[in-house]
Amino acid sequence: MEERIRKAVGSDATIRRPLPAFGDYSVYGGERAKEIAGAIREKLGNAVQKVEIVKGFVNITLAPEAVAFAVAEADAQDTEWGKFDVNAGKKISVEYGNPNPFKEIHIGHLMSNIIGESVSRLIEASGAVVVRDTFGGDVGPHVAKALWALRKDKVAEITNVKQIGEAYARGSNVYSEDETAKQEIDTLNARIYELVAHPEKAETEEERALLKLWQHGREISMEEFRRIFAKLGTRFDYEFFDSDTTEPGLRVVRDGLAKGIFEESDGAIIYRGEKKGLHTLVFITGRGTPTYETKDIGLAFIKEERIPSDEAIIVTGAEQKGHFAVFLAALSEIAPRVAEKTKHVAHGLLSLTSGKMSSRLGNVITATGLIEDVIAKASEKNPDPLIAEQVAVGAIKYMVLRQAPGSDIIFDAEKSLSLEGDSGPYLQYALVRAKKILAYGENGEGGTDKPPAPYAIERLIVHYPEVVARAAHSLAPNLLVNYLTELASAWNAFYATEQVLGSPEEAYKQRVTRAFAHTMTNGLHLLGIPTPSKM
RNA sequence: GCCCCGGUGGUGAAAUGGAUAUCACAGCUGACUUCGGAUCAGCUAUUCUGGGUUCGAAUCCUGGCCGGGGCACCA
Repeated sequence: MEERIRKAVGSDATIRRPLPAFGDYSVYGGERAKEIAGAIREKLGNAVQKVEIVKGFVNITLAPEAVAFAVAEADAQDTEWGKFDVNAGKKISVEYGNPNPFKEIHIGHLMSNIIGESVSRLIEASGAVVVRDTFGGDVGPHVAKALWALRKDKVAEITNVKQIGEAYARGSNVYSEDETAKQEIDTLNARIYELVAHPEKAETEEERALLKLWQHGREISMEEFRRIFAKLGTRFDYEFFDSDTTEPGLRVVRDGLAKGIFEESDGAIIYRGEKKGLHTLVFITGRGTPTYETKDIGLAFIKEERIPSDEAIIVTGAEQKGHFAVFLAALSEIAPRVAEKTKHVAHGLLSLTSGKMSSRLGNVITATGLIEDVIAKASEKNPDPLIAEQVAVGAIKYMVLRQAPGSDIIFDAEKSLSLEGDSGPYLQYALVRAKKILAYGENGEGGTDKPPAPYAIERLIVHYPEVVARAAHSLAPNLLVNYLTELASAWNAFYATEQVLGSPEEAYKQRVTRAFAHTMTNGLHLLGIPTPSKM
């Protein structure tokens, strides 16, 4: 519908959804208002009931038949409702989640996962094939810190992630406090890089034990991550690790050094971001180990080979903006086309009321801990554990997705546990009520009358495809969240004032109910929010 | 110091340069208890600040104040 109006007025016009009192669509025409109104009347014909000019605005009210037509489409198209095809034939990779083995997964990773998953689904709705991947740091200082502490404790067999998290916290503390320990950890770090890259070089019993501890630790971490991803509805097509990327990364950067892209400075290999208005970053340390920058270069090459794509999106926290700016600047000198198609989507920082999250300070709410807390809360009303989990996941995801991806979230544990009001469960509950009506089927005694005018909920359903298109285009799930909240509210108002079953307009209202149910189901799916069968 | 974000009711947010700034939470008032009450209806703002651009600014430009993040061997 919006498309038809756009064609009538010309592509540069901004078409808005005004306050309900002004109609279904509005275009600001200014001096040209009369002309625009004329074009709309002519091109849309009897699809419009009223075209009015108020203070330069052209307000359009759709004819009841046009509203009914869109509702019928929502009803008939079912799961296809709201899909479109601007990206048909494209392959787009989306990297997100990115928790690091040997560290506990915390709520920051939850944010990346929730936003990344929704962005992936929005892109899929635009017709593209999405390949999901996640990138974890399985080598590097954090690993050395954890393994150093585990070895001090003579741990031969890692049994759970908590053990790893605690070891990391301890290793991290001594690193900044104890000079001897710091040196031991640095040495261990370099050895881990070496052994992981060349396992055949593990000659002594001790080295083989270290390698085994590393492998086992990584696996334990990944198992935990996969469990959480599954709860959140994500399954990655590819899991990449730092250890995969160090070798190609180092090769490419050393090659770039020879070409003058990188420079040597104090024994390190650096990129002078200043030549592009950025800052200098170290790519290879004085000890010869690669930094995050070099690993990302390596990863870009690996992805290029394994997931050739038209576009590559990377979702991470906003604190990495600087890193990505420099990394992409360097990459654009090495592989311009790859840099060109790579897009960094930064999400806001998640902070506690007590300050920034840090896995080093130990004041972490782990992802698992948070999910369990919310499940416990949801269980009060939902004895069925599956449903309690669906409600909890919906509550958490809503909290993250309702905000623009770039903005920060101050995480108030107390408030996030509330399942009422402007929340995921509110949307889920509205859908449950609609489905309940539909479950009664066509057994009513009701009639086939039509109401005098379309219901408010119907006028809202008409806009769904436009909202999805805009959310997908701007990679902004929050636009969809806003819309669905409004939709649920309109549905609840409809539900409170209109009897469906047994009413004179039963058939009509049942179709509205199905159209709402399809719209809400599809919308929640795009957000990655589960749809419980009952609550 | 330099570079990025951000500042909207008591709180958390929304608003592709357009109308009367939209929601929710908390608070107060009321409804109904039906196809499931996790419901509905009603009541509450110098959009941090000074200047500018514009027919029109929460939005764009600029100065200031406040907060967060980043800035060479972490990720």
